[in-house]
Amino acid sequence: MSDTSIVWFRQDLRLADNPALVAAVSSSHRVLCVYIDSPQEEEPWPPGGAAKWWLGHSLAALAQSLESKGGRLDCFRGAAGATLAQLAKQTNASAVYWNRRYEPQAIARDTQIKKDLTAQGLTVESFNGSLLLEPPEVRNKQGKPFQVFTPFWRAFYEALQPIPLLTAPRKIPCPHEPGKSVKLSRLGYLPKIPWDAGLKEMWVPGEEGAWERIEQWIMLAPKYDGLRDQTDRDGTSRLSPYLHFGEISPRQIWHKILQKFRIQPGAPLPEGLKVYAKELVWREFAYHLLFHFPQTPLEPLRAQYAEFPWNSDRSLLRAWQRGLTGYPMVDAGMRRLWHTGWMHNRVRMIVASFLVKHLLLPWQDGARWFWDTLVDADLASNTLNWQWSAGCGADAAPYFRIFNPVSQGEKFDPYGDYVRKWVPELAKLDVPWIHKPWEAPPFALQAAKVELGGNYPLPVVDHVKARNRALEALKSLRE
DNA sequence: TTTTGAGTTGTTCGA
DNA sequence: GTCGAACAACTCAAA
Repeated sequence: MSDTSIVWFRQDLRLADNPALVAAVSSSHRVLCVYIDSPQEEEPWPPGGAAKWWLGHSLAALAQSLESKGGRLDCFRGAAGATLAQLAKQTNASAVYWNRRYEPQAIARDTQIKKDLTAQGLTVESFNGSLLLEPPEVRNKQGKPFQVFTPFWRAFYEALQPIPLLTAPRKIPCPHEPGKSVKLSRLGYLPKIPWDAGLKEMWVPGEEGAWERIEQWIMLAPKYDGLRDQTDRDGTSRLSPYLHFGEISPRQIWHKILQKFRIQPGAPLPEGLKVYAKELVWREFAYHLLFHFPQTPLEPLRAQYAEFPWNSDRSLLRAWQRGLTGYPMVDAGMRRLWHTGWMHNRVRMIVASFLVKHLLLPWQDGARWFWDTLVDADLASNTLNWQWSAGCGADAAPYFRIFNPVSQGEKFDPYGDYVRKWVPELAKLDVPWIHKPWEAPPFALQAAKVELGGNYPLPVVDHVKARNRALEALKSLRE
C-alpha cells in the first residue's frame, strides 16, 4: 500500500464500475480525485455550450457523492500534464490512474502525459471504463478494422465476454487539499444568463440521474424495436448524455438488461432487447471507426465526397439551426434541440438528411451545430452519424435515401403532437395539414391563425426540386 | 485467388 | 390502396 494516489476524472463521472477509482482505492491509503479544465487541449472539439452545462452539473453531483464517502473532488485549470505532475509532487503521490479516452487529440495528449509522468518515477495506469470492447479488440479476419456494421456486430458479439462489474468503493479517504484548486463554480460551465430552463426541465445530470432514467425506461426495453421510432413517446432510452460523460457505463447497462429480464450471458436476446443492444454496439462501432480513421471528424471517410459541390448559403444554415425551414418536422426537431439539448433519434435523421440533401449544406456544418447544442455531443457518435446521413461514411446510407420530411412526419408523428409541442404557432392546425401547412386551404390556415411567410415560414426549398437536385449532385460525384 | 451475396433507419413510380 | 422494382458502389466474409 502506498500512501497517496491520484485519480484523474474525465468522461467517467461515476463511482460505481470505475476501474481507475477502484485501482486507486485498493492500492493506496488516500486518493486525490481531480478534474482538470483544459479546453485548449480539447481542440478542435472543446465542449460545446450544452455539454458544458451538463458537465457543470455532473461534476457537482460527483463532488457530492465523493463527499458522502469521505472524499473530495478537486478542480484545476490549465495544462493537464503539468497539473498532474505538480499535484503528485505536492501530495507526494506515487501513482496516477485514469480511464482511457479515444478521441485522436486525447490519445495524443494522454500518451505524452503517461510518458512524462512515468519518467518522473510515477506509476501510471489507464483502464477501459467506457466501452464494452476497446477498438483494437475487434478486428476482421485480415486483422483490419471493420467498415460495415453487421460483420462488426457479429465479431463483436462473439468476442464479448461477461465482464464483472466493479462496485463503488465504500470509503474514499482523501489527502489535504492541495493549493491552486479552483471552485467548481469558477470553471464557468454554467450559464450566466438563464438560457437553460428547458435543459433543467428535462434532465438530471449525474450518476444518480442515470439510474433514475434507466429504471424509468427499462420496462419498455423489450418493445424497443417498435417504440423507438415514435417521436412523441418516451421509447428511446435517453441514456446518451449519461453514457457520454460516463455517469453510467455500457457494461452496467448490459448487465442491468440481462439481470432484469433474466437472460443468461451468451444466450440469444429477444428481438426488442437485441435491437437496443445493437444500438449500444453502434456506439462501440463509432469509437472503432474514430480510433482507426482519426481524420473523420473533419474529412469524409469516402475521399471522393471531399469534391462534393456543397452549397455555402449561410442564411439557409441559419434557417435550419433556428427551426425556420418551413418543414414542421424539421423545425420541431431543431427547436427541441435548442430548448432541451437533445433530439429524438428518428428526428436527428430527418433533420440531418434535410441539411445535407435538401439544402446541400456540408455535413460538417451540421456536426458542428450538434456539437454545440447537444447535451450528449460525442465525437465518435456525432461523426459516424453525420457521415452516415451524408452517405460519405462507413456503412453509409445509400445516396438515394433522401428522407421526405412530410411523409416521415406523417409516419412517426401521426397526430402532429410532436410538431404542436415544439412549433406552437402551428398548434391549432388540423392533422391533415400539420406536416404540410402550405397545402392547407386558406380557411384552415386562418382558423389556426397561421400566416405562411408571416408567423411561420414558407418552405425554404421545394421537396421534389430539392430531391432531384441532390440526386443530380450525387450523380456528378460518381462520374 | 476469385466469386458471390448481403448489408440500420427510404422514396417514388407504375402495375 | 398495395406491391415490387429501381435507385450504386463498396466492404466483408463465406464458399
